[in-house]
Amino acid sequence: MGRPKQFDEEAAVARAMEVFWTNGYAGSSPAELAEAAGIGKGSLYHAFGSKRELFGRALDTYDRAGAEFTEEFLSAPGSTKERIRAYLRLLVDVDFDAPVRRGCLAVNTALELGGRDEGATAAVRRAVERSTDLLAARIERGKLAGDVPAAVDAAEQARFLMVTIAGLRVTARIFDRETVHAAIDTALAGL
Amino acid sequence: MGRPKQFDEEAAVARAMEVFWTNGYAGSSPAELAEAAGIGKGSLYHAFGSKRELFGRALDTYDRAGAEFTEEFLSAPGSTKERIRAYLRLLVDVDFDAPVRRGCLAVNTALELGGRDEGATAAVRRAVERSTDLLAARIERGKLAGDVPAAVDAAEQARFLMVTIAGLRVTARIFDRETVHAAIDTALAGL
DNA sequence: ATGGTTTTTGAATCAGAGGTCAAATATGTG
DNA sequence: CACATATTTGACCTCTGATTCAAAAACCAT
Repeated sequence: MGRPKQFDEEAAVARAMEVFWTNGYAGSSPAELAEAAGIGKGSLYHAFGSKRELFGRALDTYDRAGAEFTEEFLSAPGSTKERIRAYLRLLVDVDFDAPVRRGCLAVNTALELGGRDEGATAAVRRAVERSTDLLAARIERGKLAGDVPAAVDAAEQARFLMVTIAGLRVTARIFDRETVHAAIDTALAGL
Repeated sequence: MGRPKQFDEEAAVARAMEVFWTNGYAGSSPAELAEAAGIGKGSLYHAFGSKRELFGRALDTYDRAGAEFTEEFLSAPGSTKERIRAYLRLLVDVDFDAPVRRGCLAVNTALELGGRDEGATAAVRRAVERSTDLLAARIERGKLAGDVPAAVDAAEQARFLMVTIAGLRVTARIFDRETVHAAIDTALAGL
């Protein structure tokens, strides 16, 4: 019963996520979002309720995709330090190689809405915590493998790395690749 | 000749800076800016030309004030590590104690306009470089004082610290004071 | 095919943004 | 005092943003 949906909701959210990622929450108009999703403005509101709710869906999608990618990347072969270094470099290199520097949606959202929008703040916090746990687990494995000094506190180091990642993604908006790469190497001295 | 200015331009820029700092560039309307500056919209445009130009002035003011404060703070007595730790803690504590978390205008601008607005990008880069130089100078002094291991590369460490500071100011929008303080301690292990 | 139901769409709405302007106001000069 | 010059102001203008809505379209069941 009823007219069937003409578009894939997940796909539409994914397209909207790209727009939010590139232009920020306030910087993304319903018209842009609808066009990117390939639907009319009305359909967008019918399906998602409001721009803010659509953004929530986009954040969730970003979180899920990011966690999946991070998990896979960190479990690839190589020493802990090398793997984490490769991870940090990849994060910034993706940005440098992209046609437009857009950084990280979570970091961007933390700055744009952190402290102002409770839901968005919580969503970003969850995403960061998820990545922190993945990094901590990788460091823990490194300790077991004798890869990382036993004295290192994995959770603490992981939290520090997340701060560093946030800083790197900000810095990559302003400075060149070499400067950022050098900062990565300095940051990893503690491992 | 001519009617004399009824307001202090520097003071008006300082008030506008607060608005931009709190609400971002796009998030600050001419009406708000004019009201904060205590003048009419017309006067604002007459004196500054455009919102964008006013923002440029605000960025300059922020840079100058920040550099002055940093220089003074870092040259206070105490070991290098303790002074820098106190500096980082102060930066985030100011935010935690403020009625509204607004982070750092330079970091906010890097994310909002970095890569999109050449002038703003350059202004932020200048501000970051200025702070980097001040930190490097302090570390260098620490090396002379025997405070910091001679093997430490002051410039490199300073650049890394700036990345960390950016990350801290992002993180402070999302997490609590204790988490951020812990990250500071971990970051300073290299000194 | 008629109905009941859900989706789609673009037009319409209302508010606010960024900016301009003419008129009013306040000086120094002749 | 009248003039040239510079500043102030709020009304005004145009454009866009976020959202709503009525009507058309597409399906299933009878």
